[in-house]
Amino acid sequence: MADALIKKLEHFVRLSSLDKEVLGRAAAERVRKLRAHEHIVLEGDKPKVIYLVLEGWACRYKHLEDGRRQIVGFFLPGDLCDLNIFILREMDHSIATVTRTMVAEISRTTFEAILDGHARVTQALWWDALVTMAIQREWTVNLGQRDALERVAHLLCEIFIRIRTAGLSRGKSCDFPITQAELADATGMSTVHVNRTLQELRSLKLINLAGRVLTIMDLPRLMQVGMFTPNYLHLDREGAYLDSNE
Amino acid sequence: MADALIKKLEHFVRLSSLDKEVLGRAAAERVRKLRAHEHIVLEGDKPKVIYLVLEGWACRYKHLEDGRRQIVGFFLPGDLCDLNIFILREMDHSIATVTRTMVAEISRTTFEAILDGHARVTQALWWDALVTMAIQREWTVNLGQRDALERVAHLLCEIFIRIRTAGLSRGKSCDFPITQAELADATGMSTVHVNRTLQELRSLKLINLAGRVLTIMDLPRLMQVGMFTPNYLHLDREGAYLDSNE
DNA sequence: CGTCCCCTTGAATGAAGTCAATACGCGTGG
DNA sequence: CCACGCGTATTGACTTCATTCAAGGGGACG
Repeated sequence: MADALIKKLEHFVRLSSLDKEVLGRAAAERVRKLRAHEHIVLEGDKPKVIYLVLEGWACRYKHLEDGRRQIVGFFLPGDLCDLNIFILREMDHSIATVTRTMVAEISRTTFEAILDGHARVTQALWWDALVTMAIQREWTVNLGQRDALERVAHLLCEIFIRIRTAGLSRGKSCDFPITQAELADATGMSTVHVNRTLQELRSLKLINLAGRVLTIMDLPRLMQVGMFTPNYLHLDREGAYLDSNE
Repeated sequence: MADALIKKLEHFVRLSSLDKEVLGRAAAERVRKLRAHEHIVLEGDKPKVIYLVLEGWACRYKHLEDGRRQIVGFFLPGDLCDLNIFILREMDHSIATVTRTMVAEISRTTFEAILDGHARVTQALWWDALVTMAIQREWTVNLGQRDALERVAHLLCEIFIRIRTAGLSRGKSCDFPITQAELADATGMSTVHVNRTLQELRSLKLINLAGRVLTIMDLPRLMQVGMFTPNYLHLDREGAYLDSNE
């Protein structure tokens, strides 16, 4: 159930089978199946549980009064929404599915039991939270400094690597189930310009994107174009000193 | 010492005098005075301590290879850098002072002692961390969706309110010690356009900005122009149920 | 009194947005 | 089986917002 999450966390620290079991149980506690483009939480809601995406894609977004929308992050399989979110009275953003999705709802008590009893898992969740923050900062840089081509290239690199980290890529390819309009909302560009930018990336022989599948023909060069440095994803098993030795 | 931090946290929960003493001691443990435009941590450094800004302004930023720079956040008095940052092997961004600054360095052991022994303070620090994330998301929205006028207006609102929350505003005014070039790095705009945008805000009689002092002549209207909604700062004493009753 | 930094201004250029029309692909229902 | 419809992708022409380049002004400080 929590395979993607476990696979991701093991890029930080090697977990024991008990650790994995604990995560697996938490992820199985209450599972919901959702259709595409269904909202999970709306701005203003009282946050009550922690969501873990098991399958499919979701996103965080904020609306401005006049209808403009910014997607501020994607949830890929294995991604958690903010830990301890229930401290806050109300959500300051919304979360919705992008595709058909399976999410686990983890209750506050379950979550706190993990924090209490499983130090290694707690550390791994902290690591994940810090990486999530780093991703958010990187998005800020992406929107603030990079032009259209760089911006899209960077986002594609990030998504591909995150998916690969969760063990869900196939060679140079991975699922890429979002529309150009959604890509536009995530990059702060117009759909027209997203379209033209994708065409440019295709004509540079860097990517292939059709039928909900992304293939990155030349990852090193795409990373160069997007000035993508993966350091902010902190994937080098930085917590190895905490490894389970079972 | 930690007045600004305490004042800020009390917008979430009322602290006991022991809570405050604990924070005050942590903030006095090791204090460094820094000049303006001095770096505190560089990308690639191993994070070892938690920084708390006591006086002055600092910022987080990232450089691209070609020299472009994005400021991804400001540290105002009372602001902490990421909790638990020492889990990570190396920093993925840099931190530098903007003005002359006093920072407290809080050691890992001190920090962990607080988390262990002082549940209410821990909750308040969590709240602060969640707000920091929300701010980062809001910056993403700001850069992605708002045009120049809206963007600058929004940033000014946010900074003013954060400063006021730390108890450091004076009526409609507050210190505003950053240059237009720094504002440009924070908003992803050119300095020239920042300049013109500020002039427009002045001519609309919304602000007054001169000699390192910002005066907001009409906050409601400035908020409207920037489509600023303060909900993401979560200032409504959301943790009141945890209040100390001493 | 000169220098440096910051702010300001104007004119030319450019990147991305808008508008509007068209094409494609796919599922549904006749 | 084909026609229709809808969401998504593509294209071209025009506009706009913001950048770039370049020059000038003003104040603080040695």
